Amino acid sequence: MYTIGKLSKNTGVTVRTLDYYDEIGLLNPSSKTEGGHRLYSEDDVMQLERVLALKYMGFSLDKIKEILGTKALNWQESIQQQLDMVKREQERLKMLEQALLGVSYSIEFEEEVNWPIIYRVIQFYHQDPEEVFQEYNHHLNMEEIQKLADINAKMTEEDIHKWMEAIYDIKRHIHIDPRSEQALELAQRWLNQAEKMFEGDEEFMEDLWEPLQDLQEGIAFYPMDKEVVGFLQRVSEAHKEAK
Amino acid sequence: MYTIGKLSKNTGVTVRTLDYYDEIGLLNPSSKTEGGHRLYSEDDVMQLERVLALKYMGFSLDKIKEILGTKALNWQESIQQQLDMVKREQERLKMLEQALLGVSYSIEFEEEVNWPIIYRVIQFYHQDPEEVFQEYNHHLNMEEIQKLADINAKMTEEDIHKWMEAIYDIKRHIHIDPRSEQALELAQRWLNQAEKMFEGDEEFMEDLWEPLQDLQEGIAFYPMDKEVVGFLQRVSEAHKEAK
DNA sequence: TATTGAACAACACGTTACGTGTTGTTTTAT
DNA sequence: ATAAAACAACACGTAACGTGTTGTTCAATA
Repeated sequence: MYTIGKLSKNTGVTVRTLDYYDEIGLLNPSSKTEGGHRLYSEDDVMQLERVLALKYMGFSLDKIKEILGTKALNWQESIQQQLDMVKREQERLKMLEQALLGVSYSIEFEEEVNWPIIYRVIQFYHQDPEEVFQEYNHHLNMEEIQKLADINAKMTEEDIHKWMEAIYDIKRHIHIDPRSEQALELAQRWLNQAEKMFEGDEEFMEDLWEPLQDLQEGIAFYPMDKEVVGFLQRVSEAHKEAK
Repeated sequence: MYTIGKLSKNTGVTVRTLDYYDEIGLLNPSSKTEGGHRLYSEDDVMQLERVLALKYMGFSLDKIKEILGTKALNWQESIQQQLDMVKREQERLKMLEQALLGVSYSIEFEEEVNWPIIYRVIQFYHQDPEEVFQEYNHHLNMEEIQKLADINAKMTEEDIHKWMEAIYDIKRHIHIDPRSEQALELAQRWLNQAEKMFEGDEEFMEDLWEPLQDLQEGIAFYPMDKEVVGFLQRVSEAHKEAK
């Protein structure tokens, strides 16, 4: 038999927490002293360990009470629900991470807080992960949209950084002569990163080129916009002529 | 100028929320009617949008107030902090997911809730991701432990499932003749999955074999234990003799 | 202009899983 | 017997609102 203080020390759970579990009926001590002090049995300790395990698994105390209270219960169903929740939460965090990275890089490259861009990034990532690339559904079929989503998901932090760096560099020199060495170099940097992300799937890249030209306020491929697409086209044409 | 109701409809934010933001001084309307009804200007709308953007990024209302309240502020620092938080949370969720999968499969294969195993799984995943494989530091150097952690991180849901299935099958037939066809098959199934997970790095697998024999209550490579290791050794020896 | 319905302000209580602090009582060690 | 430690029971606080109530102001209609 443990007093509440001993139990607390043995398990690392605070007295207040045990107090609370007693209050909500999640873990009632199986006996008491004459003076009213709580005494916990070995069975109580086991019950507490079960509670802690389920708590770690992310269940609410209410749910835990339900799970431990019913005899023949649907463990698998509860666990599947938790798993689904965990997976959704992971997807949300991934989107959030990319949004934060986008904002971080936009500040880094633009050296100021560009609110319109933040709104667009947020708006973009606020959608369901599935819907994000639906804006291309006029130009691409479902399989291609899926491919696009996969590429996006596989982008590492470094990819995002380099991609944005290349595009911001182009934006800074948007009006230079497309036949110049520097213009060619900028376009090359962009192309290299694009090829890396698309794993050299040139056919797919060409399919994407057409919708990119209509790109208005879209934020997929952020921070690319019409201006950048135009620059790349000019450099490409100038390069062909030179040959 | 918008009334609180119009603003609510335009932005999708509930009136109660705007009420609350007014209360905590996060968004005070810039004017009021004679009767005391709140009127929001275009600037107020902008402020609200900023609040919503920062909220989506996961900042607390207190932090948002601080961020929007200071002029020359350390945006990058705040965002980096958020990013760190998001990354930690993602790691935690990943561990949680694996723990849930472990429990799910243990129920599936054992057809009952095995509390001791749940405790061990929880305990195992409760540690810092970095520490998880430190129990092998007597046998492996740091580089190898890192390799082990990488392999673990790369395991898909299917890998985990097959791994556990193979081991539970062995546990169910732990006492069969190691020279039998069935024993060989069981060992083969285990080996195939192990090779897949280790991407055929046989040298590393051999290095691991030694510490595995000491495996007591350890939960890395769960649900493998001494019994299973013993079975695999008996089959291996029987197979060698047969040749 | 009077009326009536909709919108609004201001307030209260509820939510989760406890942390922190208080007062009065019981237990334990001396 | 006494003092210190542990304890029970209670209250209030947390974050970001949801829900519901009462009394007031606005806007549209007769």
